[in-house]
Amino acid sequence: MNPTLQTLVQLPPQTHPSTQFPLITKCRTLAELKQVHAHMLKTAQIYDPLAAAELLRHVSLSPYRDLNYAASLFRGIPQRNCFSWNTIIRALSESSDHDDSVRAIALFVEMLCDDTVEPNQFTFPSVLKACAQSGRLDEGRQIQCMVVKKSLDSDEFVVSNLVRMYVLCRCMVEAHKIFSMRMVGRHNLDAFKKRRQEGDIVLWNVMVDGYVRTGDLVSAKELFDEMPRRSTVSWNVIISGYSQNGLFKEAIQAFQEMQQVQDGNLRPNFVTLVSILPAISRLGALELGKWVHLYAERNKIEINDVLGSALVDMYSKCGSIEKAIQVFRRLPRRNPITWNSIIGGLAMHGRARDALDYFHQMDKFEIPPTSVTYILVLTACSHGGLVPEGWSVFNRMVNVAQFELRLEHYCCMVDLLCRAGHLDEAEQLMINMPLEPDDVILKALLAGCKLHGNAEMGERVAKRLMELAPSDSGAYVALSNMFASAGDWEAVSEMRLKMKEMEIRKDPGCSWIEIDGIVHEFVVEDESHPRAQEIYSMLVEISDKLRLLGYRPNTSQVLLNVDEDEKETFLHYHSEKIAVAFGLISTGPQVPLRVVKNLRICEDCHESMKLISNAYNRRIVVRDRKRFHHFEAGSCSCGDYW
DNA sequence: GTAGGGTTAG
Repeated sequence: MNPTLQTLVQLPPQTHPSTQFPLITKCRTLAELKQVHAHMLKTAQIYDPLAAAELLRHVSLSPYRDLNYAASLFRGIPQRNCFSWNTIIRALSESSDHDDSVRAIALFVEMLCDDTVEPNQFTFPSVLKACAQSGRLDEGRQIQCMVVKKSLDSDEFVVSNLVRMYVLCRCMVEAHKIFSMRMVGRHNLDAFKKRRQEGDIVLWNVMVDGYVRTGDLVSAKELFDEMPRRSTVSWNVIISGYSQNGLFKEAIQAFQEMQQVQDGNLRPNFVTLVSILPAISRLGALELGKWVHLYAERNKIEINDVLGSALVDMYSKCGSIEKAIQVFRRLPRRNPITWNSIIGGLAMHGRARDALDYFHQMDKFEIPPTSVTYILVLTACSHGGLVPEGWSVFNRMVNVAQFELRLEHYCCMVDLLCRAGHLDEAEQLMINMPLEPDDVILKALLAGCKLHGNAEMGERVAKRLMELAPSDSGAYVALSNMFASAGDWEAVSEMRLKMKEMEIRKDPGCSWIEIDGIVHEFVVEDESHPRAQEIYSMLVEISDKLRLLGYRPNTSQVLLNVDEDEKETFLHYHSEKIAVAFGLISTGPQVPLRVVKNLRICEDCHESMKLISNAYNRRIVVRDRKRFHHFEAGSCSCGDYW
């Protein structure tokens, strides 16, 4: 026995009036608990069911728990009481490991066979949670029968876990049935019911979360609006629901609404921030992102690896890669996802060498790269034109790390080779890979054909893409593009007709810019903005100014059989140009403009942005679908390789 | 004893 423990054993029990087992509660490590375990075996204290249960509770549920040790300890308890059964089942059901959930259910079945104990209101929440996490719907249904037989179907903890079980098994109809049955009695407001209603907030949260999980945000919002009371968790559920289902503006709106609510207890917490940041990132709303960062610091919300990863990602996606690096460096702890965030950020900003450098640093910190890390590093190589480096990463992944290659990895390699002009090698890699090509990889190849003017391969790939994804605009656009460059307008109109017949439309281009914390969105030829008139005069001014600087519109990407003047008009009203024009009239001189676009920037806009940055002496940062372009003094950070 | 979270190929 070590000295610390010696002192513990000698402590007189009366110094710990609050607990019966001072020896156990004083332990601060698993090793100490193990020694107490040994001590209890030696002194036969393990035969005391209460002492044994208390030891089990600490081994299973304390921060230094060890589930395997807990399970074996449980097996060695001579007289297991209901408390120890509940403890071990709860510990296993709280683990994120699927196998632990299955073990929890198996133990519950064993418990049913033990004549000396009966499952109670503390057992069912845990075992239902285990069913939910392992998707055991049949077992869950049987347990529901037991719950009803035991009249535990009025216990709020049991009910919310029952509903959660159905929710996670994607049975919203059954979940709703239980929910509405409980809500029937909700209006009888005696004291007991009132207390129950307060507790029911969890049940409401579970239901809203259920609709969020099935992607039914309309029902989720309806239920959310009907809630008698909302906690921070309720808001978190709806905010992360919007955020994870791509409804970023709605997420931010809900976040801002949350702060309007007059309730001193309702404040954004750690999870709120982690949930809202991806929406901020996607919209590139830097000012709001900075506000969230400051909020965390001022409110003592710990910036750990999880929140840190979200912040690093936010700063990168909002254009401040330097700030992202700064946050990353200051983090007390970094996990593989944190590293992925920074590597992805560097990749987006075209800093391929730095991305590779960070990737190699992971080895030094003994952080194992994940499958996603390889996707990000290969993307970095692809955008930086680093072919040999890309191959080396790819080979390390296969031969050294022995990762299973996913389509995403092949796609990055194909993209890398295509951009660098190795079209045949890229096609061979795709043909020889052990996976079936999908639309994304074909589109990478197609983009390469377009970039390097290989019409023969392009046509072949486009046709295959059409078979694979007949409702995708990509192949049609690419093919008509190729016909257009060849001047074959008949074929072009044929393609357009076909698209019309099949109701295929190109994704509309859309750009947005944040001015004073408000995100302004523009689509092609957008005239809906309140300041549309001023914006359009600005566009004319820009156009005149650029012409004097020698700008000639690049109409090669306009796939319409119209004359050159009309083609130029189309180019003028690309959404990113409108956003920049609006930025120029809404901000003071020298304020950098940050524009986010949903598609990739076109060549003409890219060229125009370079000239605008020069003519108006402005830094312009454009984030397109894939990466950043920092325009300054007439040139772009991507070195025209994108 | 109940609810909520970060990175991902064109």
